Amino acid sequence: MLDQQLGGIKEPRPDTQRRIIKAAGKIFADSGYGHTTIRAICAHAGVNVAAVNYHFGGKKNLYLTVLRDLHARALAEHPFDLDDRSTGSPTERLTGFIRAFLFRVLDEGDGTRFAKIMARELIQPTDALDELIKNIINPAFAFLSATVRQLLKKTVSEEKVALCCLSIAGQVFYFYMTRHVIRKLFDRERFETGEIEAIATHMARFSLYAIDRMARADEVEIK
Amino acid sequence: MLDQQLGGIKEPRPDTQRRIIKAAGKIFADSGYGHTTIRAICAHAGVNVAAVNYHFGGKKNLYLTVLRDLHARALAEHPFDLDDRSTGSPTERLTGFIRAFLFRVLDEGDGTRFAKIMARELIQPTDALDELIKNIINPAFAFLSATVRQLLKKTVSEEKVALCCLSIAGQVFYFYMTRHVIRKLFDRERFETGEIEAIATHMARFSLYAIDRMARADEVEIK
Amino acid sequence: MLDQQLGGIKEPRPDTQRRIIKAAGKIFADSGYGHTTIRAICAHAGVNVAAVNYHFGGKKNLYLTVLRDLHARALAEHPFDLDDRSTGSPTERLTGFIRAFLFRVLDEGDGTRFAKIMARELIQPTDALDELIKNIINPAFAFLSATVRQLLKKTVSEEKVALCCLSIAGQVFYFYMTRHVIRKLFDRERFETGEIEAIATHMARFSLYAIDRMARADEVEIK
Amino acid sequence: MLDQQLGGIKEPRPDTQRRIIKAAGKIFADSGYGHTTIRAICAHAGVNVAAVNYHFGGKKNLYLTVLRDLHARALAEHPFDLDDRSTGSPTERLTGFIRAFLFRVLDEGDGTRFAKIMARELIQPTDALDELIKNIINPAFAFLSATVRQLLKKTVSEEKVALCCLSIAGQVFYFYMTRHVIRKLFDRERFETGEIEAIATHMARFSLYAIDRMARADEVEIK
DNA sequence: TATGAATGAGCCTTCATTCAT
DNA sequence: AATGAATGAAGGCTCATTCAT
Repeated sequence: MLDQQLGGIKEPRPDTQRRIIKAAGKIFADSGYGHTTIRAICAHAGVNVAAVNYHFGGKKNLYLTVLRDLHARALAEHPFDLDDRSTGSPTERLTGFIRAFLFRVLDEGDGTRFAKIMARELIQPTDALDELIKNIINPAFAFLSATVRQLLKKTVSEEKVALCCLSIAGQVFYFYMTRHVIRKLFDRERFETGEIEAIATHMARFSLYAIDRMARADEVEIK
Repeated sequence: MLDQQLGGIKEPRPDTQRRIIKAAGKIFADSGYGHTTIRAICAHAGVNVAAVNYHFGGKKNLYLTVLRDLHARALAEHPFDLDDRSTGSPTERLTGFIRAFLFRVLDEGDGTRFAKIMARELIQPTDALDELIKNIINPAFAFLSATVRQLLKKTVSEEKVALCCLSIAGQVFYFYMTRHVIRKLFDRERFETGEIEAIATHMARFSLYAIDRMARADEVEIK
Repeated sequence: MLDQQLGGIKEPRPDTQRRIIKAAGKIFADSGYGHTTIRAICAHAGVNVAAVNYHFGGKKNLYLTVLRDLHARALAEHPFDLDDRSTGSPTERLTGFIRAFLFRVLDEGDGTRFAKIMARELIQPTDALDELIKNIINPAFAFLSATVRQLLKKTVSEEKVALCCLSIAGQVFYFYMTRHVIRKLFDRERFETGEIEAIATHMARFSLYAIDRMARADEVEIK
Repeated sequence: MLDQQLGGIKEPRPDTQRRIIKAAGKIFADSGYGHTTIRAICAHAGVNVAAVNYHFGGKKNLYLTVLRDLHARALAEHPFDLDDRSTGSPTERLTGFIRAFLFRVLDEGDGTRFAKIMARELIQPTDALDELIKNIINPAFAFLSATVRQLLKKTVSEEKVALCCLSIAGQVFYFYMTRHVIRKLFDRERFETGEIEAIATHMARFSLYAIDRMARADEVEIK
């Protein structure tokens, strides 16, 4: 029942498949595709090495399955509807987007695993990147883009909007990507919910201030 | 014999080490530490497989050597004095910092290679990370931190300053990290000097606007 | 239920065994025992992987079953009664033998499959060889032997007769065995019925000429 | 020195390569390409499993190397100059050809191994077949063809000559291919030199008789 | 100083077979 | 009667490292 809600997952009927997917999610996230060995996954899942090939037809296929699974779980953990671009003010939508994104990424859980894999795909793409761009990055970028455009209030070039989106996304994603370093810089092991909330607030504020001022500055330019 | 012809110059070897370092720099940057094979490096450098172990005592040591080498070259290509915190206004210094960083990272050259390796270290640290933090990240963060504090004009919490620094660094570094995806999103093969300049200007503006407004907002808060 | 609809007919199963035997015949012939996988057979037959072990008790047993089946079919396709050593003249019997053999082997059909497997058994015997020798090779050799002896007309050593038999069988079987190469040498994809007829005629003529002359030469020798 | 005379062999300087080639020759001949494992070869040669890939770049390459090596040795063991089509009478040349071929194939030694592999290639070609056809089969066929044409004395169709060649080659090769069966039929473990000599004589006689009679028969036909 | 040779460990995948249903 | 799931063994190949020269 639950599984079907997640979509894209191949009927994990018994529990071998589920166990493999779970173990694989952890190890792929920690080590990346190339450094992950089927043996490690199977050992972790307590199944035979051959099970991965039997159930998923190979390492690459398992990777794709895991990616879809983790994404579905990340969405479920911290829901945020990218398709709804009408609820609330643009400001609220941008703030909500940053919050949801940050929580998915920093809160311990499947979201973190998905983020780890995403980060790797960004700097060293595998065959899975195209699917990720199509299903995940493009929708998110479209939402962000539309929201930013509303905030800038008037017609500005696509490029300007895009740069603002990158400035926003950069803050959020960078924070996740560099978590190892940030932990060392701030001597912190993990972030509490309250802290994540504070960070999200900062980023939203930082971005909104910049965009607001930018909107007014451009207005002057035009005059 | 050959050595004598060259006079008293040091490193009389047929630059085997240099060739290895160069080849390794390219391949480590492109493939990451784990996916780089000693064989690939040696083949590229035209030396024997055993040469790496002989000259550098192993793969890991070679990696560290390469990292230091690339960093030195990156600094030389786009100099920016992190120690000088007095020249020009804080605004100029922040703008200059972003420009230098962005050029080091996007301009084709040794800087790019260094950035590629840095990006990987951030996401999946190796033993080299501690050295990188100490020699590279900390000084940069200190410079950025001081500058931001000046821009905020008054006493704000360490944390608030740090978050602003991360918001700035995030924009720059994220732009580099996601270059594969950005290329796909914007259908662009590489960035021209003019474009990098424009991007740097945007990021500086975005950040300065945000900080400026933030400074004034906090002022109000205090009141 | 279904079984009852079919009345009292035997083998009420949905011909699973038959389908496996058929698929196995094709694949064993094309790939040989060792290179044939149970999976390939079952996929081809549209049954479960476990079906072979269930119905035939293992790969080897299936192979033997297939061999017997193909032999029976080969006999049915191009009947030639090895037991009847009296019909027609020795010349006619030899010619008929060569024709039947050649057609079984070159004409597309179950005979070809049987021949393919035979050829492999000759070169690399499996446990099935003994059965093949007893049921197939010995009778054929006996027939050929008796015919050749008649053609040589007088008492010659067993060995001389045997060598002649091998000279005859060699021509026919070699033609089949090397079909891949012969196709390349003559740039031919397959042989038409007329061509096979011509080849059979040549071989019969070649052999009969040799034996006839041999008979007369030996006669002289004796004198 | 000796190695160079054999040609085609990659400097087996130390003796690891030589040992591998020797072991591989035996095992490839006994088991065929597909059923031979690198591990078995290396165990037999007393070297590490990785040695084959190091020295020969993979199983397939080793196979080709072994094939060339065995061929060179087979030629050296029982020399017969296929290029010299003028020495002696056609009858002598045909007889010599059959003898050389038969001895290479039946006499225990590298020739037998080469023949075993050849036989397999004929019934189940690998990528090596094309090379074998070009370097071995074509020259032999050309020699045989020219000789037979001389024996037939007048202009006959290419096809007729070819069929005679096949009738000859078939006798010889078939005798080798079916050695396992022949041993069982004649209850013989191996053939002594004298016996091989006798068999060669029979085959030459059988063939020469047939061709001679064929020549005269065709003469009549023409009239 | 520098290298070709050699190695042991490990990886992904395939296969025939067995087991629980 | 029949099957999906699971497994241990094995196969070809790659890699970082070591060794003898």
